[in-house]
Amino acid sequence: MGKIYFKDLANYYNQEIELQGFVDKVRDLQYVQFVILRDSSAKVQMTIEKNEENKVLNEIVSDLTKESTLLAKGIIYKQDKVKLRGMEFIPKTIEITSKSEEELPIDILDFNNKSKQDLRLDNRFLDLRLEKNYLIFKGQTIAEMAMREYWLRNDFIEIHSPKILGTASETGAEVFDLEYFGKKVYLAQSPQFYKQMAMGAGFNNVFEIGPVFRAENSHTAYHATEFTSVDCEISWIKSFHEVMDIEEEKLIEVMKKIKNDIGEDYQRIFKKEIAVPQEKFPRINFYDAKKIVQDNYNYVGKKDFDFDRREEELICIYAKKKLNSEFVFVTDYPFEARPFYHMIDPETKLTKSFDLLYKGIEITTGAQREHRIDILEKQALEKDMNLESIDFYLNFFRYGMPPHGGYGFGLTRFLMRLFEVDSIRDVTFLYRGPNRVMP
RNA sequence: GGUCCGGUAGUGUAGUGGUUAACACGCCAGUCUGUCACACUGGAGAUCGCGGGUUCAAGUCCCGUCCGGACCGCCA
Repeated sequence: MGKIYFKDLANYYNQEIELQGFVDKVRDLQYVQFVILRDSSAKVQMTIEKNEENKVLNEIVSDLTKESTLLAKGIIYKQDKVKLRGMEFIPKTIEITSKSEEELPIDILDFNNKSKQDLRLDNRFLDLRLEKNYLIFKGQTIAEMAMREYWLRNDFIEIHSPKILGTASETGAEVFDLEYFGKKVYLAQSPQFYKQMAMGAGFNNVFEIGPVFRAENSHTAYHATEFTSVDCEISWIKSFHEVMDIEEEKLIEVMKKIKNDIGEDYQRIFKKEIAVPQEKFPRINFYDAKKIVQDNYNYVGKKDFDFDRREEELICIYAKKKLNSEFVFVTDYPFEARPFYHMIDPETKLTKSFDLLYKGIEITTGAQREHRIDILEKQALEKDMNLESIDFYLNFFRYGMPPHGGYGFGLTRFLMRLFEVDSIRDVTFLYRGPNRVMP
């Protein structure tokens, strides 16, 4: 690609080059003009002296508006008196490739009067020009790449399951329905049934990174009606602890890769360190976790079979303080709180399941799946399900199905906690929620 | 879905019944010897979300409505 990224400019000192970027700032003084240019990688100062020779350039710069785009040809010099990276670009020609309107709908400088979230989302194309937002999506790219690398190395197959479904995929969440040639169909709330089908197909191990849709009228900072789910499913397991082993191993790798690739930028922009987990994540079973919260924080959750938000936060505070981990697995949930396909331990009567909590929020639900059709049917009936409507799914189990387990991982929730931003909206390219379907 | 809170120049806020609605940032113009969150001087810019009501008088009080946020529930 021909474009020279601003981060690489030091490689071109004293050479004649072509720059393209956004106008970040214009400082038009009496005898000299400074234009700060910006691309996704860095900023650089362009300097034009005001004189007869530069008359054309001076007029172009006088007329420049912030956030316009331009193409300039000239020479990049090392220049110690410039605080911005100790370099400056002296143009010979400037071409305004797109002129921005004078006043922006949001405060893109974001210096001390941050625009409201709703307005920023309305103008997301401008909001995303902020350096920190670019870094978030760079982090997302690295996270996905690191996961794919891990899976590829460990014999996983990538699948793309359908998002238009003839029946709801039953994770317990609500589904959207839509009109489909006169019939009612549903948007996938999870690839759950289909990644299990891949187990029945003998694919051994599969993963999918893709959109899921939840018709939950949830007004919180950590819910969306459409988000990116990372799913995987593993055959031939003997225990759901193997599923946790794999998630843990993969996540440590992801964190290392993120720290390695964007750790410096992260620290400069967010003023924090990325903490790479050094050892295994603590695993606490459900009832022990309940007791820990009661004993240590004198808090009793409102629900017997699940955690409320406060309990999730307190468990994470405990794990961080006492167990030195930002990640914590909670295991062995009661069947009441779990979908029908989670396997039940005949001794404890609890499910062979887990959640992964990260900095106070649930980012994963996983389990060993019930692969024996008679028990699966019995459990579905216990959850008041209509067996006919899931017959296509039950069919997967009728002709040989390996013991298997897997998990679903909320990519956006993970990113939200990784960057410690206030809202899932900040880590979603274009957020979709109960009250937002535009732009 | 429930509870609470908010909506005032382009942006963020102040304004708790009484002149011409204030401040900061941004914008425009001018001044300024190299700025770097440039500085200085001046200027434009608001039917105070919308509709109704109370009052001599409403940005301010009341009712309705629309939009948004936080927390809870549901979940990743």
